[in-house]
Amino acid sequence: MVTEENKSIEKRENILNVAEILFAQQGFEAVSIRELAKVADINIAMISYYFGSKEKLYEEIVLRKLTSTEKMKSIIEQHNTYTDKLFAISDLYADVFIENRNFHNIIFREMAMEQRTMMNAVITENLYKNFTLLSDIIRKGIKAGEFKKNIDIELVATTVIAVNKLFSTSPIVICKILNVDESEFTYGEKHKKRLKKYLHNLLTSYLAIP
Amino acid sequence: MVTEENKSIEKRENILNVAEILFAQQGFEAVSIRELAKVADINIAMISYYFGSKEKLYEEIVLRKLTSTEKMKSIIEQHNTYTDKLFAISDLYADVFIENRNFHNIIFREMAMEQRTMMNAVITENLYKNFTLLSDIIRKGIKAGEFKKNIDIELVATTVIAVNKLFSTSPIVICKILNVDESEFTYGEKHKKRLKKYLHNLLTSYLAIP
DNA sequence: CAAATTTAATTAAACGTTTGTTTAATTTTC
DNA sequence: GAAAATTAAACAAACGTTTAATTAAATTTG
Repeated sequence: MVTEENKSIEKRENILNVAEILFAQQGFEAVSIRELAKVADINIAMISYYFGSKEKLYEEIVLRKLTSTEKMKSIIEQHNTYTDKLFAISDLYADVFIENRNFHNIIFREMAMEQRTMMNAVITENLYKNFTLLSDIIRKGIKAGEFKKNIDIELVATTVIAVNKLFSTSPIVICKILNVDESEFTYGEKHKKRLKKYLHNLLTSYLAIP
Repeated sequence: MVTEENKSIEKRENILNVAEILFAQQGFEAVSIRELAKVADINIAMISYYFGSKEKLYEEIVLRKLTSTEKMKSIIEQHNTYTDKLFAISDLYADVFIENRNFHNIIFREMAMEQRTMMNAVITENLYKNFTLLSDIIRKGIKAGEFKKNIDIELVATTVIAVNKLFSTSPIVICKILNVDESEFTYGEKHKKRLKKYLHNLLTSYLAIP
């Protein structure tokens, strides 16, 4: 059922979605209000009307999709061994990064900025929390005797994020590397499976006790 | 000896260096000619005078520092085993990324852009060539019986680049992760060594035959 | 229920700034 | 004194935002 109220919300939502794609493709400053309005098929004044300003629109895009630690925690609890917990989180990263790759393009671009902003702080904090969950699993896995002792916990966690990130947010170069046609490569299940499987193997060989 | 001719070249060089830092920190569009001129302590007209346009200045910044495959090739030849070759290239990535992290911030931001530009094509081609050298080493290492057989060559190569990249171009979040004070963390030898050593271990456990 | 009224949504036009670039005059260098 | 380097000022175009007028929707009233 589509009520009249929902229509307005849908229009707002549509602006957010279009803006997310454009910001991801070109960067925040490169996208003008006029271009955004054209693509979203709305009047330029509607952005100020709905969001207040271009800056606030950007903030809303970022804040609405930050992966909640709660979701990660519940996934962690669903598995017994630390290996399974680690695999599940690694898989989640692949899924979330690929599914929302436009969004994560924005996030990692923001992360690379060296000038600190309010938004930057929020993003850093969020990523750090997610990272902590990851490194905690590894730390506990060591204590439980499931993983080797002399491993670099922080950098393994970094690796999981780094590989998933590069894979999902640099499609052009990844296509060349995997020798896949770019038009065909829509990050389908096939390549996602390959990525997940590889990370499982990589983590196992580095962490698992032979 | 500083001749008068060198003075002019130095001024040009200075503009390139300042622009590289600003573009890396804020993105191309976010940096105005006026801000750049202020930081570089020159008149705004000098950018057009020296480079023609802001766009051409950007192109020159990108093109002047792309890691040449020749340099990589010579390093590869200096080592005997494929393990050593691989380690040397992995180390080179760490050195180059960290040393020119402003530059590589620009590069990876450009890579994440989905709209193809001339610059984008040049960058992709360059990164692909470097990647090929890396995957060739692994492929030959397998043939030579130095590495395991059932490994994902393309994704190992991707991992080396991804980890080095994230480590060097996201200082704020990496500092938090490594629990290092940000003011102290200038990517000194200590952290570079840790990164290199970790990647050696990671690659060894995934590739080497036990 | 329909008319009147209020509220919300949408528009075109204009706002003052800022953008990258150019011009024309001036200073410096050779 | 010719050539190169540097400057302040001006340029049109594009920027994000605001305004005031108009249409659409919702609510109140008789």
